[in-house]
Amino acid sequence: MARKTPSPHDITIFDVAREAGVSYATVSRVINNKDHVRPEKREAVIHAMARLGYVANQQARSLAGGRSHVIGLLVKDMGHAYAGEIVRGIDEALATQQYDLLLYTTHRRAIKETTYVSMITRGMADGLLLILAHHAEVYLASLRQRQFPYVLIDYQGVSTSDNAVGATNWQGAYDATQYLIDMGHTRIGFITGNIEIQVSTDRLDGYCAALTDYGIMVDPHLIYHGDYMRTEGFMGTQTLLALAHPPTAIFASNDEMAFGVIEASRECGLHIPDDISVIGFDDIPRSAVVHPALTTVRQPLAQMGRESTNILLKLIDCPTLPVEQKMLPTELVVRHSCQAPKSHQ
Amino acid sequence: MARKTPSPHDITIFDVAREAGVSYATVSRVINNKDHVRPEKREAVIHAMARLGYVANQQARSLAGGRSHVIGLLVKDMGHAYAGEIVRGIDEALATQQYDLLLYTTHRRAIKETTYVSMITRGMADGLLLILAHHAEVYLASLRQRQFPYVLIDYQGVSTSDNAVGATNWQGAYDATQYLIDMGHTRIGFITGNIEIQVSTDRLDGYCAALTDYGIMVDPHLIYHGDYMRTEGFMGTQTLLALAHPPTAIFASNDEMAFGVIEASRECGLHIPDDISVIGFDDIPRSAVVHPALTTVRQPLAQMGRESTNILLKLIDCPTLPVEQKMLPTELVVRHSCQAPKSHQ
DNA sequence: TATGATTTTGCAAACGCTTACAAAATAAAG
DNA sequence: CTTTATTTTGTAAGCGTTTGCAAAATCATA
Repeated sequence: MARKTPSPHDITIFDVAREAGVSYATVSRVINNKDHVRPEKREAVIHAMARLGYVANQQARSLAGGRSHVIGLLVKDMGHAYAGEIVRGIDEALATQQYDLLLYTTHRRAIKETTYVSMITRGMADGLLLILAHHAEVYLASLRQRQFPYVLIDYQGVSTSDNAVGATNWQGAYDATQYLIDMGHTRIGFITGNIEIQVSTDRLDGYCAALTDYGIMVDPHLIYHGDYMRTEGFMGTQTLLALAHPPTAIFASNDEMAFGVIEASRECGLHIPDDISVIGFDDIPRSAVVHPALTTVRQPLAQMGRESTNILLKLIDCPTLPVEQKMLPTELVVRHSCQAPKSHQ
Repeated sequence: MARKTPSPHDITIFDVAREAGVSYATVSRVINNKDHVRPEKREAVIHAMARLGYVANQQARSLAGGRSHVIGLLVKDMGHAYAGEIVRGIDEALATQQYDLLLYTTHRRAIKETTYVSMITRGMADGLLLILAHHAEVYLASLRQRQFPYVLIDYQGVSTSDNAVGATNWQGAYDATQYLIDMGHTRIGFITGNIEIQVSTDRLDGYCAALTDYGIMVDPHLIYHGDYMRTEGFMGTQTLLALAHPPTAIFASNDEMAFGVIEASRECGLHIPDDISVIGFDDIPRSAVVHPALTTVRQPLAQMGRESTNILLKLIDCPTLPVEQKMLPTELVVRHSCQAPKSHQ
């Protein structure tokens, strides 16, 4: 086990202290912006640090009870643009602070989440961000009990005591559905996401609510249960189009499935949007460039990352802050995949 | 500065030692898989750890001279799919090992890279992955001198002493150009990337080589200097199409610029691929779904992430391993954006 | 100027681990 | 059954910080 090569660059607070002519404790106080340091000494220390190019050893700091200046991010995987967008926002928010990001992807490793949480709460990170945490109750309980700062992203936790940010999924779905209804559609197919996830049911509910508000019966045959994967969008569309009385529009719970919808429609010889309207959810970058460009509900993913990070940072500074649950507004992005049904033209 | 809440879960090697009836040094030896531990004691320790739910404190480990079990990733930003894809591969490779990923995005913070490197080499991470490091010579020298394990991704460093993985950019560009020539194109426009970056010149060279091999003069007018941004693809195309003798095909150094090429061509009233052929580089996910689907040179980004990680992990175990420079093969992905020039039909 | 109150400083003890080094236990050899 | 070589174990000394506590210095007050 090769010991770290010592190097002239490995200067500690002791070196700084000697250089500045003070005790190492004083250096520590300066580093941590504590009171009770005479201004001129503070100055001297700051200069000494600069002169020597001192860089604090985070490991030692956090071991000694200070901050690690790292925040952890727990995410299922980095496979989709979804997480990437959120990370971008997180990174932006972190940019201004002296914080680094430790990425944990949960899909890997069969170790119990408890182990994760243990590692994280034991000094690896000062706070935790969880994206779309699934079956998180186990460790959330532990986090709560330890008063460890964390923020949930896109997950309306079981408890109202969780800090969380998400998007107005219900409203977004409502708006999209309303948009189609306003165009004249009455038979609107809906492809759900994985219904174990709260956001999925929110979207479904928004869809149903809009129909009901406009006096349109919710027809269970028009609802297909998908899982956010493209294939399910494809299969769902085939199922819906095979109906005796097929829909004139299909609303997919995310863009990825909407692409599947487009594919399947084409295979059936249907032209979009002339023969059938398609609408998605998320507004991932690709949606703007497919042909036809996809009308969709934009989730402010990067902003969600930013907001959650800001909440977390505040929380780290003051863990007893009141719980904050922020729902960011979605926005209907109208492109070229929808138009009035033929019966209406 | 709130001290971390002590918790019954904070068990140390001392607790394990007591439980197992051995000394704490023995526990440490078991944890680190060292020799000189009697099998039955090893067993006892392992059981004690399991019983108590012991989780090592990484900070303390690395402070004491051991491993941090973290690898650092230095990347300009997470804005584009490019980095995301690579991260996916890294994550996959890390999945099997007990390693975590610490993400540093360099675009933020105006601190000198040296500070970064200091932090990283001083225990934050056991190794470093650098994606497309720009002007990295400063800190690479320091890393080398400290014998700190690192691997460059997509950067053929100044030195042959750098471990690196990349793609066969030259060959990829050669293949794409050859493909166009074989179709009958002789006037092929080329839009370069940021030529400060090695991969950009490699691609340019591959393009030139193919032309030369087929007895086609390299016409400087057909080469436009871009920067990998969509806008430059657009502008470059306008410039190229305004030529007295415009190209019948345009090869953009990445897909993003190829999208710009498509846009500009359309604005000029040209139809793709009938009037002009377009080819890109990268094969980002979106390329498969634009209309027309983009013919492009695929870079195995995720694989590059995987390979670099594997090299790094080997290096961490044995820093004196011989330098490894791995170029992964690119692959021409033929879709629908190219066809023979009209003169050839 | 002396006294007490207050601010500033420094020492020392953690934090949880790794690892020389020495001591103890065991095995091998005579 | 010694004696020596070898393996196993434990003790102690860090690693670079933070921070409680007491000592020292400064300030305010009488």
